[in-house]
Amino acid sequence: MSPIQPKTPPGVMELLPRDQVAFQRVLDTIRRGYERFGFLPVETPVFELVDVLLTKSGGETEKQVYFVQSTGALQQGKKPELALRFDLTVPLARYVAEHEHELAFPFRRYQMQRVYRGERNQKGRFREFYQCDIDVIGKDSLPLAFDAEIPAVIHHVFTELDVGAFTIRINNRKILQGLLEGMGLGDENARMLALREIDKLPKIGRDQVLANLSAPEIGMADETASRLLDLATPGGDQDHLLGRLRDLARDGGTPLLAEGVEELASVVEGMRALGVPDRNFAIDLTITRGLDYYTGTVYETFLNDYPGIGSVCSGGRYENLASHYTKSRLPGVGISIGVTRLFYQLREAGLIKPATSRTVLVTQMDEQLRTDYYRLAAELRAAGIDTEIHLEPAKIARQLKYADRAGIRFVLLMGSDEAARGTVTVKDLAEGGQQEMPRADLAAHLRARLG
RNA sequence: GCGAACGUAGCUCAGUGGUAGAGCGCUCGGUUGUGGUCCGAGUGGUCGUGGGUUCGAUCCCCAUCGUUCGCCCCA
Repeated sequence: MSPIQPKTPPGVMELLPRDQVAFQRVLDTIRRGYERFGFLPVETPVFELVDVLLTKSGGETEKQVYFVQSTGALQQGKKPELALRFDLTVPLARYVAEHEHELAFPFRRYQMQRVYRGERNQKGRFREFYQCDIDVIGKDSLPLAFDAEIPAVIHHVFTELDVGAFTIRINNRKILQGLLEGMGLGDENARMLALREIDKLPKIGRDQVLANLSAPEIGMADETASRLLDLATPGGDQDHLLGRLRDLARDGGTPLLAEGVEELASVVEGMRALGVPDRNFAIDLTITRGLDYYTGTVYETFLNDYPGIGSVCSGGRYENLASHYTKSRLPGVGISIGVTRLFYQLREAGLIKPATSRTVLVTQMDEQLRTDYYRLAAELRAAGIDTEIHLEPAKIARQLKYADRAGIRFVLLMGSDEAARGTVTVKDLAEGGQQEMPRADLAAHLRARLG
């Protein structure tokens, strides 16, 4: 009887402790950033009632939903009542609608939890992954200033994450919608399809997009499509692009176009005032976001040095978050960081390395001194230093090997020699050196070395 | 849901129609209180599973399962 093959289900990211610590630090950094801007924590259950979760049925997302069913109900052939959430926005809508009268608006919440999608395996795709969301929900209305604040938070967080240069690409859906409208694309569905094609521009290239736009389902004239792509191609001076858009809006543009351009200009102005430098954002009309519920501002963030990772953070403005659950009008704006993908790819790229533990290891060099080791550890813990004792007596080489594997950097050695002198030897496994010092100085020394 | 590639040691992979190899890892050792590095020894696989062709299959054929990559969509 051979044991069952131990293995993780496909599409999950399971980490060894040292990587888990590194991941935890990424989460901590994001959390601190969100809190710095006054967002409040919310957690919701991993599953929701099916009726609540699948409100806008028929979408792509529904095909990827995991249903939750008890065995008893399953045996009775009942339909599942519960399903795992596939994002944090739908649960947020339910949450806000449910607790509407107990919340302070505009409601600023952050939420960092796992979501589930039954995806086909692919690079950088997970079936279970973390999303770190922030959203601001207004009651009846929500000023555009919030659209400017979101990228400011993202700028703060990604700067703190220290993952190299990044660009927050920003757009307003009304602009392309307005342009398409002005170009005679009246059909709502055709406009949706056109937006989706334009979104693919960086990926499949101009020629392919042109071809797709002139295909029968969309039916744009080549020349019109070409003019559109000229505008949409990213790069160049932001203010210049805004100027061109303004001209277009004034010279016979539709009201929707004018509205989009003014909104975008206002958001850009706000972002700059909030301290987002020009090098960290770019107006990019190809950013449209597939999700239909975005109505105005949309964002996608990319790491300049790792374009292959794709968007690591995206979101936008939606006019009415919870229309399925309440009659109240609740507009919002928000963004989501896909940390699982981000972490996984950064680790692959070598930008994130297994973390070194902050724990100090007290070795047992001499079993006679056991109680001294225990007391030493207690002293250090009282002084605020994470301390572990190698409780299992073993040869010192083995104890050091253990520390090395566990990613512990500092090891304390105290044999009969040190004990007699009232000193402790601090060995640095990373640097290789060691230093003997009075026991009284130990805590301060370690604190300094650990940063 | 559609399309493609790949399944050989714990990992990364070589290999041949005649019942298998490397590197890394892992364990132990290189005596007194020093990990990683270095040196030495050891440990390793019904060649994914089932069937077919063959005197004989890890290799050829079919199926199946699994993994990975792309499309759709998305963090």
